[in-house]
Amino acid sequence: MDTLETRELRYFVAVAEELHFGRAAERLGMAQPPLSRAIQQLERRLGVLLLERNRRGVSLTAAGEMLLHEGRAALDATTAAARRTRRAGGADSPGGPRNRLVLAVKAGASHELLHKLIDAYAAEPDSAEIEVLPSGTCEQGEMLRDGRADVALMHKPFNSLAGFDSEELMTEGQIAILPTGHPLAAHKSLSLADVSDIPDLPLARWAHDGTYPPGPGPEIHDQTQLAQLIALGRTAAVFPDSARAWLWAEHTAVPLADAPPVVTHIAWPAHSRSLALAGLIRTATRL
Amino acid sequence: MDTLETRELRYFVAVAEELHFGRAAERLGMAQPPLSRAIQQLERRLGVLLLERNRRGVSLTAAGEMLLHEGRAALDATTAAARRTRRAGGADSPGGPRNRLVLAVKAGASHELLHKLIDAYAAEPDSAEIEVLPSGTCEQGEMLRDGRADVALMHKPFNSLAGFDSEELMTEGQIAILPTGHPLAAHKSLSLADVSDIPDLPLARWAHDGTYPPGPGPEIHDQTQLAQLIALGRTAAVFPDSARAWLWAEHTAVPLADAPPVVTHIAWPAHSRSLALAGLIRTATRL
DNA sequence: GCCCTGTCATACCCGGCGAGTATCACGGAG
DNA sequence: CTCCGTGATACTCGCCGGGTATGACAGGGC
Repeated sequence: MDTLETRELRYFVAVAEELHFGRAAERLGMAQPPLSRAIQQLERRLGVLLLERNRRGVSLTAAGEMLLHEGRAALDATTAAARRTRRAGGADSPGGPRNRLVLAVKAGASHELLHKLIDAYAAEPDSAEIEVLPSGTCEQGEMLRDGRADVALMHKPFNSLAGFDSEELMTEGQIAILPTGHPLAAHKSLSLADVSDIPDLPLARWAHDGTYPPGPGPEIHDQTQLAQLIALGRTAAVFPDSARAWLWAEHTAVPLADAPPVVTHIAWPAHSRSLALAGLIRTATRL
Repeated sequence: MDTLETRELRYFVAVAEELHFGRAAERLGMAQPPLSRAIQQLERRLGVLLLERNRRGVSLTAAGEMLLHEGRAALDATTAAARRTRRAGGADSPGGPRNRLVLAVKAGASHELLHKLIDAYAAEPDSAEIEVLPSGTCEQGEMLRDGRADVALMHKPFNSLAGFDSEELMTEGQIAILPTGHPLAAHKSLSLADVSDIPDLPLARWAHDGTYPPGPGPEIHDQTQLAQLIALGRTAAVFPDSARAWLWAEHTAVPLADAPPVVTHIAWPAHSRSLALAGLIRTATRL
């Protein structure tokens, strides 16, 4: 009567994302008619129009937009419950039901802090096993929400901490990484404006949720690729200070005076109530 | 295969809370055997033991504790999705699908700030209709989580802001409310220790989630009751400054020098993306 | 020792509903 | 006017969620 089933939410989210019953049904691995019926039933039960059926496709009503947002959150919470329960029961750990924490870290972020944290925590009594899960550029938040991770290292202002509890761990400046020998590389300090608009050295572009921001620079997927392109004098990049750790001889780092500082936080879902997590956070804040 | 249904979560949460299949089944309005089977199925699908079936009742395993916490969160998110969608579609508003915000306020909290906020917001262009929802002593958080409310006025350190976005609105001190004529009422200032242990004037006790904290003071349910008991010289109470607004002649307020300040925040679910909400927050921070 | 009680699990049956196939209604492009 | 492509409807079928009856088992009173 008033309780949504996750099946219904899955169906609706698929339709709302595809805006097309046929494609949504295909994605869900089912036929189109039962999907249509299910959505109609959902609309009847909620007493609300979710989709505007025009000729040539469908569009979301205001209520539909709301259910898309809230439904995604609910689905995330549900899969998170399943994942964390499996993990707590040791269903996926070969060495028995050992206590385990999954830590999401941006792939290619500073290893120094991470090493210190893991070593210090391992030295604690009763410490859990830590699995480090490399994450895409900005998806640590998703991973915490859908239960793939229990805790994450996040970097303000790139990651949003909204909805999580967090503790500040470290603040650092940002640098421009230029090809050694480039005229600008001789400077002691630069501004963002200096490097954002170099005609012969357009800034590289990373994929943000599957799509690239517009601009003249090359599209890159990983750090090695980027390092190579910089070394070849084809591009430049802006990184936090700690990126100095992986620079090559062909790279030169120049501090950016006016770039916003990058603050590394340790973050976790606000409702977490795990002893192992509490221990890790305690260790982290003492570093 | 790996997607929990809301029904399963409801069932498990009921059993985990009752720790008794029969009572849980009764609460769910069903017979006990199908409930037993559903839980077994759930355990098989997760590949994890959730309950320890001892003689004489059941107890939770570590995985069971995890699923209880996470499952409650997921259920809250699901019912929140349903409630907010209905509201966005105008299913419950008689005057058509008008844009509406539900604001949770602790019953009996300062009306002054609330009035200013509502008036200022109503004067904004394109403002939504605001429904003020009085909440129990500390349940604003629950209301935001399960969708009964969209936004709340919360009071640190009484409410936990964990998991919400918030903006600070006001800070005030705390006062002791004593019967006029009581010896302590003559003081210009008191400390917490002074009022927490008066032999003839034990502090009143409010219900916290259905149960009362231990102590000698009277158990009270609402503010009128409390006001009466203070006026009769039977008890005393500690409140934020703004409580002065409802004092009687028989009450005397004395500032508490060492009581922690009370900070009023406006708080909302971190993932909210509503224009009406954004407008209300903007108005609130400008007060 | 006995039986009674309270607990959760098992056996078996039934009905509803979720899902499939076939088809319709309708609008746009040619 | 016909042919697509869209979502909606009609009808059937089989699974599974739920009910009742009963079993297995451990404690407690006598």
